[in-house]
Amino acid sequence: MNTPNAIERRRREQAATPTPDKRSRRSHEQRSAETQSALVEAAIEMLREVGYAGVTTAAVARRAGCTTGAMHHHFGSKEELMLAVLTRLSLEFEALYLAFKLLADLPLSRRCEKVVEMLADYYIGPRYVAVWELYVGTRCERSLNELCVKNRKRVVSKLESVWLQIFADVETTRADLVALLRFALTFLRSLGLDHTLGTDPGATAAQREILRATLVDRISASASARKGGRR
Amino acid sequence: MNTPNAIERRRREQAATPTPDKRSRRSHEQRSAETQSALVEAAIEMLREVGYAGVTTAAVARRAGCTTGAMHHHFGSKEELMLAVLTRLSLEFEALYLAFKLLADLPLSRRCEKVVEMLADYYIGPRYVAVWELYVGTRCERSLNELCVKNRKRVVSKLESVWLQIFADVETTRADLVALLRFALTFLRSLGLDHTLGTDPGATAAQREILRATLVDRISASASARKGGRR
DNA sequence: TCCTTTACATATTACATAGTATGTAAAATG
DNA sequence: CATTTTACATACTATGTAATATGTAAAGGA
Repeated sequence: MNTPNAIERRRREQAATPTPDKRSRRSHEQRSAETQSALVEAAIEMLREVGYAGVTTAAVARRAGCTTGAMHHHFGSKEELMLAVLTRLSLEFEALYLAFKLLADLPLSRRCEKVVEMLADYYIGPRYVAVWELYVGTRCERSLNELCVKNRKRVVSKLESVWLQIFADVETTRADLVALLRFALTFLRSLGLDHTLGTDPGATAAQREILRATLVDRISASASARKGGRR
Repeated sequence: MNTPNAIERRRREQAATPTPDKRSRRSHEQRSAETQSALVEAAIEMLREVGYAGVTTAAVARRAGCTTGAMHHHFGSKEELMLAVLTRLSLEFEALYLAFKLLADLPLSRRCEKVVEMLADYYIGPRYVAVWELYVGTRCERSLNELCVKNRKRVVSKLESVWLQIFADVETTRADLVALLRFALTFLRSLGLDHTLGTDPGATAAQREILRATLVDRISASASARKGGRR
């Protein structure tokens, strides 16, 4: 009762775009790309709203404006769809790294502030919950989970490298620097989940501020350790 | 093939305890209490290992050494079992509050250290993941989730009261004090999940230490604000 | 000791969901 | 324009799971 309506709606939407020909008569390549993208996006939204276990192929297809037939045509299995989701989410996160590097020549505390702010914005945003669900919600699906965990390690490891680059001028052991990043990430994970899934997103700001202050303090302290001669 | 063996094993175990009569011939009350407890405990373990969605009534029953028949006899539905789990876990956590209050007359920084240490130990422990799964993994089960969320609010709110009591001598606004607790809890949630579910529990210690230092610093700073006159 | 109640086990049902099989219309190709 | 290939939709199957229905042995009175 709902499904065909959604599909029809999508058809009309597509037909109604500026260049009707571009939509109503698309190449195979375009059709595929658009449908696949819609499926991945729908899956991400559902991961956020109902968690991995709550994601059904039928619901994803409906939300994407197609059917399970299309879904299986493009992805073969739910697992493959989730791998596509993993890829998209990873790329989005790694896109931040470029922005981080651009901050490298700000004064230290400002730089630290900015990086933490951008990280926090990401974790607070709607995408992170989906990432979390991929890593944790797939615990039962052995093979899928293994890939997610492996990917997570890769992404975090890369981020640690970038972090060390950005703060290369801070005079501490690399271990200390990395520990600080890990501390921030651990905190932000939970903050993000709470912000997106919890009942009062208003509580977020104060906690963010404490994190900001803590990191700036510690980074600055490390930096001045040599100069000031204390520690 | 596995089920009857497990049930027989449990029978033998029960028969093999010091006082055979106490086990082989138990009162109805005892039988009920023991079976219910075993079911709740099994459910908690499964919540940790496979998450809420992965918990099946059959698997819980098998692990508890009984069958789904017994499970439905005692709890009526999966939801009711989960409510029993919620109750047990809440009581366990709230038991900590008593211990916290005993610390109230330690010197400030030592007191703060101790409280954070005990909180961290709890979150790092095997129970917290189950709590988390109850709050987050039940998102789809409207009614159950609502109860879990309401309960969480109650428990956290109580903890905030206790926290304010313990640190009543610190000269700051209550809001600042509570913000500090929330910061710690947000961090510890994620740390606990990572420790229990993640691949390297070894990374936990360093992060704990950063939290400890941060809290002690901030609490001490608040306390000396009046005396020292700075801020 | 008989009878009732309780605490289970076993068998069955109803339902949701991932995946398959098949048909069809739209694009690509010659 | 004819033929093939692609991108889907629809219908169906297989499987797992919560819940129910029913049977049985153990406990608790009378």
